[in-house]
Amino acid sequence: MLTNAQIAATLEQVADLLEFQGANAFRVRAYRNAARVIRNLTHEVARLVAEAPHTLAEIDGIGTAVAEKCVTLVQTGRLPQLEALLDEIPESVLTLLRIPGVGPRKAAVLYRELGVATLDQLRAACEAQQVRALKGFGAKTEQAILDGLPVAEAAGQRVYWAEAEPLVAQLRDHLQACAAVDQLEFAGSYRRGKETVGDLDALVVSTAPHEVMEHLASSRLVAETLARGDTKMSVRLATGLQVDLRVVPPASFGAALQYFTGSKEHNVALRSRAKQRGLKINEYGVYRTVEGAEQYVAGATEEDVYGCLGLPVFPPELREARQEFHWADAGQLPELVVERDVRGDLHMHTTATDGVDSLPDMVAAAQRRGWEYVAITDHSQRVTMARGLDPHRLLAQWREIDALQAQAPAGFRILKGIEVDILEKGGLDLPDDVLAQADWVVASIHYGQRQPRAQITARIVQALANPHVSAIAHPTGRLLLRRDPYDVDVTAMLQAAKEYGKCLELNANPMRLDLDDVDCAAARELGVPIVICTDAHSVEGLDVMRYGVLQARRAGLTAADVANTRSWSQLRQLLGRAE
DNA sequence: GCCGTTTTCGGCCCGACTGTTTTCAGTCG
Repeated sequence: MLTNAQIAATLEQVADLLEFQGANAFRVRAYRNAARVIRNLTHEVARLVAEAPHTLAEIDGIGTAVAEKCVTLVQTGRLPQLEALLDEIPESVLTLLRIPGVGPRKAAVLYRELGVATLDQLRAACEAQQVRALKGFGAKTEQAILDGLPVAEAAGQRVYWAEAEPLVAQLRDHLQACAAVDQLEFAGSYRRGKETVGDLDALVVSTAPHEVMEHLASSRLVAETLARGDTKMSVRLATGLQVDLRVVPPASFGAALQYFTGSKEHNVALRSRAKQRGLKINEYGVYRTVEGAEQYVAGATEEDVYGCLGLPVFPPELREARQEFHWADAGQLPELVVERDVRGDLHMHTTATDGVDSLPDMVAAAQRRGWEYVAITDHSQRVTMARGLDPHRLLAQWREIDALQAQAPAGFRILKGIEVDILEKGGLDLPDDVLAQADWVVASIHYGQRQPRAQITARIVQALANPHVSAIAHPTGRLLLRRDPYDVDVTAMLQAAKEYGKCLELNANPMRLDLDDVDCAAARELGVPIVICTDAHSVEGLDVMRYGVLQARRAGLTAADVANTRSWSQLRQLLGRAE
């Protein structure tokens, strides 16, 4: 069964190839738009195809044509249109698009005129000086392509949000030391809190743009300047990350911040709305045309810009053209969860298994953070690499917890927990009579991750059915930028969690952030509580809670949607158990 | 290819920068 992500990727590929062919740009956009809509859906297209195929075209952004293609794709696993396109254009030409400055038009000329279909062939063509002879190309373009080849080869290089964070802090310090900088904000996907970041967008208010640009270029972090104009500059950091700087006047700061925060799709939707109301929005402000002349209406703050359209300032995390405009229209913009709402952490490790800090140290660190409770959840015996706990060692740890609890300040609770493995053949790694004595049980998969969908889904659903299990940890097993999720049927998992009254984890580790934002939104819709947990293996590991909260915000979660914003006794009640 | 409180046809967000151009196309965000 095809997942929404797979269907979306197929439509994206069709869009790429159509664009390469020089197809109508709006047709290409329609495919990309449909891909985005499907990727963000909180229910599965494959299920709709099976149960109510005629409702597909009712989804905003999906018309009869794409709906039909989805049906074909889901039912046959193939898309004839895509196969026809791939007959005409080798898939490898799409790698040419990764070169900065090479888009579909130039790539098409390279392929058509020189037969270039791979990066290696392109390098050879450039070195033979064949590229500069092409119409629309020249010596500079040829050199730019040669310079850009390493970028393309290392392509798609995004960094974890958590990696971008210290770079932003350093750049912020550096830029704020410049006297010409009046206001500064980092926009883009960083401000939206996306789990990975492809570049950084710095926005500055200044009356002396060139001074600001000189100052940025002087940073130790900057390796090279890629482009520089009067208001805009691009540099590449030594780490490889690109930084785009825009300098704007004060009256435009809000409009520019709104614009450069994006997402692109959110902006397209916003500008369409503006247009419907006779307004125009660009990065300088909101304008109304009066008797042929453009009049500035607003732009100094984001409040002003959104306010012109009767809209609230959307939290940046929601600006993905998903539900935010519908929520705003209905006056139901969720009040997103914040880190101080979180009252405890329910997944962490100690030196008993693969943690590096002791049980007392982890507990003390949690207390210092102001949390009211923690669950100690070391690995179970199956995870031999981590010296997982057998019943004997686990019970010994729980006695240690009892002793610690006796000395703990009033109101602080140390929960006896375990991260119990879901075994390859199904079933849990510890007997029920042991699990029954735990306060909190997270079940997770570490082995048999490559099993087929039905098998791995059945394992998880079975774990959720176990009365002693409280939550599933890192429910899809993905590692950002490194490993795809395993082939679990997320909808079935959510429904099982709903049926058995269990929680699903949003693992806050910045390399996991699992469940992802779309699946967390689906959990919210279904009323399945999310627990945001650090999965800390050290005292410092507890710091990642904020990344999990950021991801929850992207999903539109409120404090009420997150179970560990409750007190422990309230959380127990939520799970239907008496204290 | 999608969509409809001007529309079932004719629109579809908008501007900066670069390089190759004699006035603009392509790319990018």
